Amino acid sequence: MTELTKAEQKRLAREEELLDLAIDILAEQGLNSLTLEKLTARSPYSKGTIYNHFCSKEDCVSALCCRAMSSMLALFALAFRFEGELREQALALHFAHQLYSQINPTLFQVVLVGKAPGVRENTSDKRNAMLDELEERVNNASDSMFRQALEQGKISRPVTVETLTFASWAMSFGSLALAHSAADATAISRLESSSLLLNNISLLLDGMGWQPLSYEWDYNASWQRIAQHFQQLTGHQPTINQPSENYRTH
Amino acid sequence: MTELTKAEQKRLAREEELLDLAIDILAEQGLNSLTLEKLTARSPYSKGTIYNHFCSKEDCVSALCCRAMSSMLALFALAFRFEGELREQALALHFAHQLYSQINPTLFQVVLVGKAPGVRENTSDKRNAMLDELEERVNNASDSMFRQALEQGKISRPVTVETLTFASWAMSFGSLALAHSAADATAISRLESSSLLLNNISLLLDGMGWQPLSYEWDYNASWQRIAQHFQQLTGHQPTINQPSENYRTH
DNA sequence: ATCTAATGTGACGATTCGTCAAAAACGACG
DNA sequence: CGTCGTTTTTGACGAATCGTCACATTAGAT
Repeated sequence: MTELTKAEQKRLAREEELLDLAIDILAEQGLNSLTLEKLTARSPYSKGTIYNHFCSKEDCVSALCCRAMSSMLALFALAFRFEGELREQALALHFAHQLYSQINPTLFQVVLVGKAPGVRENTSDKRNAMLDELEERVNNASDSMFRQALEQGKISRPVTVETLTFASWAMSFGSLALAHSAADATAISRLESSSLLLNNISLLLDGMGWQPLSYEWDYNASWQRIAQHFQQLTGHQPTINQPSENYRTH
Repeated sequence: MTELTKAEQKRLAREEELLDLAIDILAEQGLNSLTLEKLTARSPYSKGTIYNHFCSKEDCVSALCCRAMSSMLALFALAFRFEGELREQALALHFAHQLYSQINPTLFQVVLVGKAPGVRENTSDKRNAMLDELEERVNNASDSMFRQALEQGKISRPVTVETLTFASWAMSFGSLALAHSAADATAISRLESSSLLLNNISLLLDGMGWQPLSYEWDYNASWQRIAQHFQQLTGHQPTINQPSENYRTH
């Protein structure tokens, strides 16, 4: 009884240990160079043991993805504690998304890559199930917010929560993904990055008719207050551009 | 003079030939298994020659990305020929995006992956420049549409074309990316896919205040007409899921 | 026919992958 | 404490892919 649990605990602890090492490699050498070979070398264990935890490199990436999504969910929980209009809370949710992409760009990359084709296919079923569950919890957070807004008659257009959640995450994901890929590319900063997401989400929520509309309320001020809210709770500088870190290829 | 051009032509022709082969591999074995080794084996040339064209696997993927974007631009040009309200033309642009993702899911994947981190870094400067230029042409198409709309006073909110273009592509990219990744995942089709993009874009354009708003106009009917428009011009079934197919450009 | 410059060739060493038979560690029981 | 059976760990291994480089071949000019 306790033995099985103990064995499991040990296993779990080592998995965390390995993921920490993997994150180190990620931060130092970039996602390309993350290799189970290198992870083996850096860990006190040997190849076989590593492969007991991760059936492939992609499985390892998915595990990192799980961790990233868990961290994001923790931030989302903080968003719910922001006091104000419901629509401001929804903004806080997306602020949390952006905040995570800023304070932890490396792991955020992993989440993006996790959505790309070719990762899921090489990931173990168990881990995929875990990912699905985390994704569902993200959806639930979003759903519950839209549901409240609908119940309170804040949303004037006739739509379902599923529609709203999908639109909202598509916008958030797309904005952050393009912003990050653009960050490297040349042709960019046609726009200022700190409030990109706020602008896009505001347009979308206006389109849903979520009161108060953006021209009836100063959501830039809200965004500032949300930033302070998170800063108090996490101690992280909010909208400032983080210096992009080490990012090697070779 | 002509010789250099001839040499260049020959080189270009072979590059197209190689890309065709790469697409075959892609279609048969998926993006993961695309390998310069395999491309070499399938081509009449040898490793060194292949590496004369593509400095790495990622460079090859970027080349495919270029081809995909060119094909998309060709579809975008058709969108401009749709007659109707300006906002319908904008819809047509996004319809083209979705259409491409349906008739050529494999190459569309490549575009998604091309946005993911870790590809650009291993791509030759020349090719990256090419990608940037194509991206700019996409932006220009979008910009010109929004600019017209602003000039004609169709958009009631005070915004810049850059803002609108970014929001619009973020939404389109996010919607299609999530829809495609969701297609594999379990938890999905919470929503019907054929009009996902229409719904999301409609919410967004409403938020911009682009007249006529979605509740003043039957954009589902527009979507249908756009589908017919493209069907006439390309012979492709629109919203139906196409079984991946070969789709050459050369 | 010959020379030169450009291009193509494929062998090579280095990495990474994932597997598997043997070794070690663990744990239950006498 | 010792023995035995089960589980975990090990690291050597072969296959696949990477990107390079010295050499061979070709093509065009004289």
